Amino acid sequence: MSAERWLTALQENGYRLTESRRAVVEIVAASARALTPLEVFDLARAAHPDLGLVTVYRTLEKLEEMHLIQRVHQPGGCQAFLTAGQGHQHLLLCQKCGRAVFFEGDDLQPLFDSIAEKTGYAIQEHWLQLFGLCRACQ
Amino acid sequence: MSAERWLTALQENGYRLTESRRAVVEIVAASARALTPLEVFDLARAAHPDLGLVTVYRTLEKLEEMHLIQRVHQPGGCQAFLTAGQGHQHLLLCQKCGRAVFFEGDDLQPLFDSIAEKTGYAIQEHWLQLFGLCRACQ
DNA sequence: CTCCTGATGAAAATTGTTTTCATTATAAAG
DNA sequence: CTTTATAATGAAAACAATTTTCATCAGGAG
Repeated sequence: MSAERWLTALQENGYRLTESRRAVVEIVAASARALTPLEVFDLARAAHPDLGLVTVYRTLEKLEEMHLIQRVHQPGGCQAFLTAGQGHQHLLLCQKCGRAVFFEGDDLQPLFDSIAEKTGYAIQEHWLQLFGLCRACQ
Repeated sequence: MSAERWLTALQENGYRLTESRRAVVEIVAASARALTPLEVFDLARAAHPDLGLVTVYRTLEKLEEMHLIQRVHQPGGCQAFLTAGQGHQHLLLCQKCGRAVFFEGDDLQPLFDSIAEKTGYAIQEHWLQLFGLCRACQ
């Protein structure tokens, strides 16, 4: 459970530890799939009913700044957030339940070198994301 | 110039060929970088001043349905559209000017197989996108 | 406990996109 | 070259998602 670690990190960055933030952090940290701000809002209100949607946005913004969560791009939309991977990792998402798994794949450099040569671009960054069905959903 | 080809394709799909559509199609087909609906609107109005933004949205929607253009995901947002690649291709974008280039990279199967084995997911699809600086922007 | 100030939630404002609808213009038929 | 049916248009309204404003509240340093 990374919720406590995130809350500590927020405090260490000079932010206050409030009930609202705790409710948001606990939902996002515990989720195995990416959640939209509205989903976080709905889920977190179970623990803290007078949470405002604005606070969800503000908390997600801070967590993203601190690289504790990251935005996930999907065919259906790009507003959802997920616990961030450690260092440079790639994402694998279940198309049915959304369950996310990170993986490493650093044998890609030769491909990038060849693309750089062919195109003349100086390659700086890459995004690799896989979609499939998790074991439970197959 | 793919504009004429797209217009023909629209007609063949039973759509009418109008001044508004022509203006939109000519801008998008001629662009080397992804454009947002608003950018298309501004650029296309040079040729057809009483173009409506709604028509831009509607035309982009049809072009996307016909796989002539595709949505491009970028750190700054995911609303921009670009001439679609042929078959399964990957994108390389210039971080400065946005110029886009497609490339193939089908040596990825072994990586996917190994990920599938490690994670238990049945992999169905992948997105690979590179960012860098084009020759002119370096 | 007190006080300062960051954080909050409600409401308003803003932005991006979609829907509605009366009018216009394309393209097929005569 | 008309006539005509209807797809397409643009303006305005509706809608949805996100951000800003602001008066009030609560965390935590002292």
